[in-house]
Amino acid sequence: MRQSHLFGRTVREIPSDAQIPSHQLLIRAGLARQLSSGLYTLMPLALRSVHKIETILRQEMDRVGGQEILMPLVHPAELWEETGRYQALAGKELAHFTDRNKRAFVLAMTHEESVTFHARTEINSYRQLPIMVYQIKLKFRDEPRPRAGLIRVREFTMKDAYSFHVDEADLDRYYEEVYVAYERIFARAGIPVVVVESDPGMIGGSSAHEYMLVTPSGEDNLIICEASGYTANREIAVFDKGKPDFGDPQPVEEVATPNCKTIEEVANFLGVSEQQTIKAVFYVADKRFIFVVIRGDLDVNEIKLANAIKATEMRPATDEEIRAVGAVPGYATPIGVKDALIVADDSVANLTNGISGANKDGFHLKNVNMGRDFKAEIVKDIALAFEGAKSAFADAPLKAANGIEVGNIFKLGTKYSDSMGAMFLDENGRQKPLIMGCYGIGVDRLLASVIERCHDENGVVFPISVAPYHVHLVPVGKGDEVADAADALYNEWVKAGVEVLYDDRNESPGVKFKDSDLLGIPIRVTLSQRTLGEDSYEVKCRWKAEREIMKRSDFSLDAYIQEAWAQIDPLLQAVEKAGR
RNA sequence: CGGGGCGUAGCGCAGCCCGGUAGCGCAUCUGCUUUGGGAGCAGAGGGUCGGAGGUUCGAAUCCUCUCGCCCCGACCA
Repeated sequence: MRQSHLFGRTVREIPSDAQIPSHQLLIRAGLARQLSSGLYTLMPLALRSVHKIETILRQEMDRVGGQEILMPLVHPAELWEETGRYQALAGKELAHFTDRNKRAFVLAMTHEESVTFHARTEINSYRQLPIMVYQIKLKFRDEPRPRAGLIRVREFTMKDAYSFHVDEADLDRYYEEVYVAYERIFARAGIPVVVVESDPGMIGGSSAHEYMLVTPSGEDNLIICEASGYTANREIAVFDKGKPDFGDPQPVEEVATPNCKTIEEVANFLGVSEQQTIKAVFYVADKRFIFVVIRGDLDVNEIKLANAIKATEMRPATDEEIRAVGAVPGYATPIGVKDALIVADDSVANLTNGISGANKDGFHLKNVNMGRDFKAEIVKDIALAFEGAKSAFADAPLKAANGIEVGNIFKLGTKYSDSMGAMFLDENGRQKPLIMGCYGIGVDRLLASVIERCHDENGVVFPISVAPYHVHLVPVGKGDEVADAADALYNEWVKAGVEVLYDDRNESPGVKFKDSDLLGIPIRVTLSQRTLGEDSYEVKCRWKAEREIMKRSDFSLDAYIQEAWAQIDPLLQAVEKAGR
């Protein structure tokens, strides 16, 4: 490709809208352009990278027995009504419209419904199983808030895969295969990932993992125990809350605590640890009032809470709603409240002689003991893990980190096969629902993540596996001699099938070098009067600081390309070594 | 959806408070010079100041409404 005619130019100034490195570099390097909020055009160089990512995805999916298919973006609404997701999501993330005949359609935000639709007619017998199909396909999600360039957009390409099994055991076995395939995919794309346990969310199912690129600009919070290797999304992360000993249960006692509305104020006023206090938090979930109690030093994890009570919609309660059940905001206790679902974190169940409000302005109760003084309908871990909390799996503090979710895998079980009637006959002739798994990777997000990880102050530093081109040919200085030599070399390389971008622009050396660094193509070969005079090439590997001068007779482009590929070997070896 | 910020030339911005002929840098085009880290000189083109109302002799500037974009939160396979 001759750069003089490349569609998409570099920009010198950091775009004012772009906050994170990948977004800034995507714009500055001319890789992507915004059309509207959450809607981006991939320019020629970025599309080449995307195609390379897609090739890696196809190879790794094929390796675990996947079969590529392609399903429509537009689905009839009835399909999504079968699983209840039309009712739950239409008009929210799920964009919908009617055609000229007033028939309702949606823009698919994922493809569980459509793939299950096909599975129920194509799969009849256990003899066909397991089967995995995948596609690389556009999705549309009407995100409430697109952000961070290509990290969270509304329209995007996703590799989504769906597997079908005779039983849970086979799904478990296959899930492990995909788990490793995913590790290989990210290693081949040149980025290290942390795999975390995660909440299945709206996709549903019993178990899920997310592949995270750890980076400060990530929007997910991760909890990591380095000592045990435990990693989880903060949404579901567990930790050791300890069991502080406050003695045998004593009789409840009311004490005046004027102007003590917060846990900190109460603990200070009474001279006790925050661990001895009981925090009350109020929600309304699916029209039920939820009275949550948790130890005072802990915070509620709303995802865990919503899962514990199987809520589909949840919001904080208003003061009026709180008073309506007989509680007093700031001085609340579950003792004596009516018409509320009481949910207790297990930290409260393990607490003796706790301090709660008295449902009376200016008063608290001492020696509150769950079970004796009030009962909770649900007792579960609903606490939010935090940096420094004790690991549940080692005697070590937890660490927190941010990450970009670049991929996820789910054990769906029978959620979709049950609701949509996707059945097969087992070896005994019994009809059973298909056991399903699903596996997603956002292609454009992965490209952005590679850039987020692989860059320096001068621009992108593409791993060769996803670089738009392998080689950047950059003649500098004036004179027909240099231009002729560069033309000849370019033609020779093109003929040889080398992926080369040729900066044939009549620009000053400074501009060319700056742009070359910005684009981040792994190997730069510079020609100039100087190198011609010495019968040499100057080679600059983007991942190295130093330039090298090679005699033409010693120069081997293949050797440099091999060296570039070797850069991602450590990541691949780490996957092999994990040897799952 | 709540909170905040911003819309002026392709990009980055000033001008707005205090109304009076729309500016700067980069980019683009022409010419000459220059060619190893974002060149110099000379010239040129390019903007209904997001949109619609209103106030005013006069609005980029003041008022009202509206649209869009970004950030924080809610939300998020």
